[in-house]
Amino acid sequence: MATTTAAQRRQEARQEYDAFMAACPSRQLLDRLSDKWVGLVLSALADGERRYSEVSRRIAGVSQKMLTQTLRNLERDGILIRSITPSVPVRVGYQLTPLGESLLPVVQAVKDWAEAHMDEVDAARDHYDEVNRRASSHG
Amino acid sequence: MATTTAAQRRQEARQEYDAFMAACPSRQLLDRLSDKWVGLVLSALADGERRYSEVSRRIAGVSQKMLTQTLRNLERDGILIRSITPSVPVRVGYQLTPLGESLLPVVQAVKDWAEAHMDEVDAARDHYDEVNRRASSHG
DNA sequence: CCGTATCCAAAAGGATACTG
DNA sequence: CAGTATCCTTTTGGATACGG
Repeated sequence: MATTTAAQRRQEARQEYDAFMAACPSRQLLDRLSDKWVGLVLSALADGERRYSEVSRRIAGVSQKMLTQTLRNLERDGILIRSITPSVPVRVGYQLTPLGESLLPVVQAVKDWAEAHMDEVDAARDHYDEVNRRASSHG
Repeated sequence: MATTTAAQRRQEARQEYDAFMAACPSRQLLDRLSDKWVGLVLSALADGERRYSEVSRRIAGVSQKMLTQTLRNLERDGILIRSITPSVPVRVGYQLTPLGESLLPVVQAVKDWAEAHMDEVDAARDHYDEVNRRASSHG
């Protein structure tokens, strides 16, 4: 039947693409690494095991929900280990696995690049905004 | 006046924190780098200047809106240059700046880590899901 | 060819209340 | 202490139509 519309065909093509992209190894992990709090959690655990409340205080601005979610995702990915001491009150510690530690220098490299080039980026933004502001009001 | 509620005070504290966080150099750039399409755009331009349509075809799944938005942000940050040839039809090319090229190895490092450790992460996920599935149905 | 503008759906993320 | 569950706002991103 020729009842497939152009929109339907485009939709199908997009789904095939999505399946391809979902199968792409680096994309899956890049998505996880860009999870907003992952970098900070990794940094918080760089020096060894920390309790939930310690991580929470170190990162400060993170909500309970997002911190737990991030920690669970990283645990699931084998980046960190969650260990529960069944005392009262219960004590929960998080520490990086060897896999997590291997990721640390990569995250650090991104952070280092950011800190090293922040001035350049700021200058570029100011310049861009200036030029753009003039262009908007030039008549 | 003592009409400030606990919620209000918490809100103010949060805003102070946000201002502090917003001022943190690495966070601003980490946010930009995690913009979903940034990595792919950078890779697409790794070999030199490309036209808009070339980049679009290389990345495939990206919508016109997101591609343009990503390119504009990166241009604003001084990561790439946009050059317009006023022919008919107009021809627009994008190429990395030296700053953008300095970022390339960092992005590549993340991608390399992802590809190198994808198997471990997959195995960890399977294990986690397996254990979790059992825990859910153990009684 | 290379966009911009608008509308709308989905996902991310915070606030709050409650639990073992 | 260390969460879970729910509600609600904000953000993100795709579809579509239109402009230079």
